[in-house]
Amino acid sequence: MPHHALKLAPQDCGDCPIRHRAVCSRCDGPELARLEEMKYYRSFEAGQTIVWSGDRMDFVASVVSGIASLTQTMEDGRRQIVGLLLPSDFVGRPGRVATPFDVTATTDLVMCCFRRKPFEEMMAATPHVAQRLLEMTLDELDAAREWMLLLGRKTAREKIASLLAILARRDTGLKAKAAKGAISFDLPLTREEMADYLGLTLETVSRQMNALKRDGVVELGEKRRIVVPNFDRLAEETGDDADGGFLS
Amino acid sequence: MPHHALKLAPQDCGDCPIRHRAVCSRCDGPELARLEEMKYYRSFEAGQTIVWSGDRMDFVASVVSGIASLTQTMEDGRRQIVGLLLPSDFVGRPGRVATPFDVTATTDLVMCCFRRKPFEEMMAATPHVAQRLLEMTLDELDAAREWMLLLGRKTAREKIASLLAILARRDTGLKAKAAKGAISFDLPLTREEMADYLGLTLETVSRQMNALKRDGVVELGEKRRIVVPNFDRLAEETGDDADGGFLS
DNA sequence: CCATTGCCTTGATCAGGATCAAATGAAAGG
DNA sequence: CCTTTCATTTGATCCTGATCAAGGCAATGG
Repeated sequence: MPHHALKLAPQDCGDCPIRHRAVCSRCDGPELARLEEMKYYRSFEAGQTIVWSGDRMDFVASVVSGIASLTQTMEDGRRQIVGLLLPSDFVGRPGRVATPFDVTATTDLVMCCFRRKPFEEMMAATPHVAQRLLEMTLDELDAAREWMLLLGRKTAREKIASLLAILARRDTGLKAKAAKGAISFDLPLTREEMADYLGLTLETVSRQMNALKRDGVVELGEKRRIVVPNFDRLAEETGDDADGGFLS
Repeated sequence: MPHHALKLAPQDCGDCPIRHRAVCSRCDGPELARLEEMKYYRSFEAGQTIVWSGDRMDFVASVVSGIASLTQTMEDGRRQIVGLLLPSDFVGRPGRVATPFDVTATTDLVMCCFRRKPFEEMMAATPHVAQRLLEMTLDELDAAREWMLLLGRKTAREKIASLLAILARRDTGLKAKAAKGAISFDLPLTREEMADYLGLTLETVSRQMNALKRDGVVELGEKRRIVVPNFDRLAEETGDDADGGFLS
């Protein structure tokens, strides 16, 4: 039970790190002011459960920092992570009080929570939140469908490579043509979590990680550090076609 | 190239079969009138491709009758169906002209198409379409995440049973406590399509279908007819917990 | 310092589903 | 009627990833 510093997060939307990407990104001054009034921060330690599947959830929220995961568990214990929530991602569903999935803090986590009632009223009154939420939800739906291809058709090696490529791409700002040099980042997931996300066992994850290492695709540093000497090489291992398909 | 009867579909929103569930379900009189002006019907034969992944799509649409599927294909031919679009489901994405997936008519299909430009203008001007679309998209996202559990963690038998249960539930209006008697419906998918949806091979699908038949869970009638003598029995085979989890 | 715990690796074996190959059945057309 | 085509079934074999079982390693705490 560690004693956190009590400063939980930025209190002012003005200097919020996710201000430009989150559900509030389209809001103007008065709307932001209204959100400020209904918001509060909560932080969670790695491993903590935020809500259980089926439970009542009286708030909706944005992830400010850290990673949360959406998990589904079968009676006999088989588990599947059905979504990773990264900073600026939205949690909860306006109009539904119960979540269909467990929501868990995968790393230490700070969320910006909005009381459900006023948030829903605001969505009904002004369009900007709903517009942005629609856009974000459509993006997540596309991502979920890409994950369905991974789960249904990719080999273990391709699954691992795909996950690493996604994390690498995100942890460096390389949206456009890859930075030439080596990329490195910290894995935010244990082998077991990777397995539950990829539909594998943790042993298979371990073996395939080491296979990629042996083949020079990645280097495994100390303490979950991953180095990708050549991103294109990693991308080839994902099974996806070349560029990754840019759309608009 | 069969010559269809030229009456393609209901021309009047008033007697449209999907009026109460589709993206237009919240619209009032004037809004409907506006939609009538921008809409047109198109029909497709089973097997036809509606749009290819990456292609420009100048309309968005609702499925009126029949089934369409969203498909992703890897370079070496591995395929995954990432969504089945049933009557009232929405196709296309406001704000994006390119689709990330192939859209194909799985059965003969009628769609109610809206020209993109006026549709987007209408979404910006009045809230009802966007509200309903958000709700539908959130539902689809939940469904996609449930499918991720199926793809990642269920056995072949559970996958087949889950698919049959979904089709059975939908093809009879048994929302609430199951009708006691036998349920029957026509499979709208070939073995290969089932395989591509479930992340299996068609041989495995065939074998597991016959295994379920041998075990008395389903009867396979003539011409893709499926009879489910006891729905609860089928539900037990899906691996999901009891009721299927009702939320609100 | 040693014991514990959590995470990861490695090895041996197994099995579920894939793959390869044929045969059967049913519908459509000449 | 026969041929063709497409969907499905069935069989034999293979292989990827699961399962079972230890063991290593680093951090933590007594």
